[in-house]
Amino acid sequence: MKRGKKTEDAAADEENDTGSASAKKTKKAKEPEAPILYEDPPDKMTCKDGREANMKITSWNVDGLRAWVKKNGLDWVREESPDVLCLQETKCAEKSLPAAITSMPEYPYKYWASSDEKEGYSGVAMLCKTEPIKVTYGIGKEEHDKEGRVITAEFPTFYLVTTYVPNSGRGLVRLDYRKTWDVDFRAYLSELDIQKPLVLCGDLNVAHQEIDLKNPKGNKKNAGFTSDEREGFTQLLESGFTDSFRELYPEQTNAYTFWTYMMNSRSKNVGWRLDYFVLSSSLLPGLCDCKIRNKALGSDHCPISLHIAV
Amino acid sequence: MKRGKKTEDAAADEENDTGSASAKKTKKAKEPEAPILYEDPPDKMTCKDGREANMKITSWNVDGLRAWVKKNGLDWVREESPDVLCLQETKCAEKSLPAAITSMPEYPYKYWASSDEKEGYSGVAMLCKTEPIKVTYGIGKEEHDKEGRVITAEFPTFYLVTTYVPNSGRGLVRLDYRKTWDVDFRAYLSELDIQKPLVLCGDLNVAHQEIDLKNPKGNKKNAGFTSDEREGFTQLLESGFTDSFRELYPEQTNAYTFWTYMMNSRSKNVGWRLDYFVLSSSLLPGLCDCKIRNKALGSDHCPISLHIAV
DNA sequence: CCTGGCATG
DNA sequence: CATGGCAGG
Repeated sequence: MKRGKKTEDAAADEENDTGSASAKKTKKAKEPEAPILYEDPPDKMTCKDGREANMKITSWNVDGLRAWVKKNGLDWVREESPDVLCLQETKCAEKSLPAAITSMPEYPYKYWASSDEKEGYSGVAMLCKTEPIKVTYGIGKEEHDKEGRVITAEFPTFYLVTTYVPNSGRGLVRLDYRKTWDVDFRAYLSELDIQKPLVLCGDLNVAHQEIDLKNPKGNKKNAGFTSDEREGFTQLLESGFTDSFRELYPEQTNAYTFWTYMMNSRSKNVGWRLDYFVLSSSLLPGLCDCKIRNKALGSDHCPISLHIAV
Repeated sequence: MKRGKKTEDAAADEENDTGSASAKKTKKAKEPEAPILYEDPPDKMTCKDGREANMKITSWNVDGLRAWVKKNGLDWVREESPDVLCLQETKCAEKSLPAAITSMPEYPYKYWASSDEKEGYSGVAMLCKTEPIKVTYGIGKEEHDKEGRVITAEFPTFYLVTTYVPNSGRGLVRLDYRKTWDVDFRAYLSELDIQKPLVLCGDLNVAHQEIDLKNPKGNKKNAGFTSDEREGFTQLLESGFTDSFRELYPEQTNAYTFWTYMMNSRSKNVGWRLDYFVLSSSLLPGLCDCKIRNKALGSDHCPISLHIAV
């Protein structure tokens, strides 16, 4: 029992756009009134070598599958109608999945991974129109495979890997773990790549270069834009993989896939490009297009779609 | 990471209407389709001795003041316009109170009690149009005064005590504590009553007799209708106090002030009378009316109002 | 079935 | 400022 006065807590993070810790209070000017939007161009269904795309893959960090279903995320999916739908941050044990998604006839082959320990944390899913040859969970390393972060599906001509990469956390409390993850995940992908080329998609929880987020200056010490995480992604690409969006649109600014719910970031397009399609180099000739579907609502991330001939 | 099938958890508590544990699966027939409602009769503003009511007091367990404010509970209060408004289960530290209530000009004298330890738990409030002579918190016993459960206001001719009595909990885990509370609280009221007569109001967390809840049979082992709690209330009345509603309407059935949110209890009027105005016997001649405002929404309890000449 | 907190992002 | 889980009712 106590007596006090009015609140005035929050309002600490002003010029910070992840929701991460350590706000920098140094910037003076506000964001411009008119947001600089990225207009996703019309889909290109033909690749350089002239082949037509025969596969469409969509990846979406749904930030809670149950809430996302309630916000009609599945209507968008039906409209987009990809051959494979990869979801991250489902935050849902398999027994609690909404019937609206488990009973979806368009995707008879559904695969779910969720956190062993923490309920409602992490979790990824893959829904397929055609049945993969084989599906596996995790990357084969005990320490990384308890949080439902990776599903790998083998298709006739490629592997499809979807992942929700561990966030380094506020105050970078989990950056050390992330660095271990990056090393081991890269090793896992390189191993796979020896067998068949692969498509990696999902929330990689890193904006690679300054062009990949609105406020690079203010975020160098924040989760998702530390030099450790950025170098981790660089090393991945140096292992023989390509960031398909940046390959196609090397100069495109203001193209983001994530906006924190805080501070009306999305309406101002103060965002980050955290979601990717990363391809084995040998798949590059078949790359048709990589789309950022930033009009789709229902999460703090938007979906991305890949058109490819495989 | 695990794989399973569809959910079928809940649906355990069927014929239980507190949300308490130990559901009895024995009843066969369902509740009638047409709910038996209690129609609160028109207010009686004149008491037996012919005096006009000069005081109106309203008591409401709001089940979270912030949510209740958002659901426009204050609009109802402005309409009812009591001289004193007593609230229980505010679940809100004083520093987090909505401005809509702290700045309410109709009630310049506002008193708040909240839990010392558990944030967002328990808590009562008293809002007055006229300033009380003195206001105190708790009952003067350390062990009971940490959860913000009692405010006592001294007025010229009476004390007004509002309380949120400890719930005995699912599985009656806190029944022993409750019994201690009942003894000590009764002693506190008896002490006060020596000085001046008193009005006690609030959520007493007990349905006194079978008439005071829809399903007496099924709830004898549940919090709010155990013999211990019922006898505690009987002993309070035997200490020289009167349940004003039952005094006025001794045979009135289906008159409840609480309905669990579960199982659509309110629409079926499967409820409990847990909220009371209890009066020192010497105030009985001034008792005009005790109203159950069961049309007011915004909580799992409804407000009750007392008209009295003091 | 609701509340308010909490951890997490 | 969202999510989902939790204790409490």
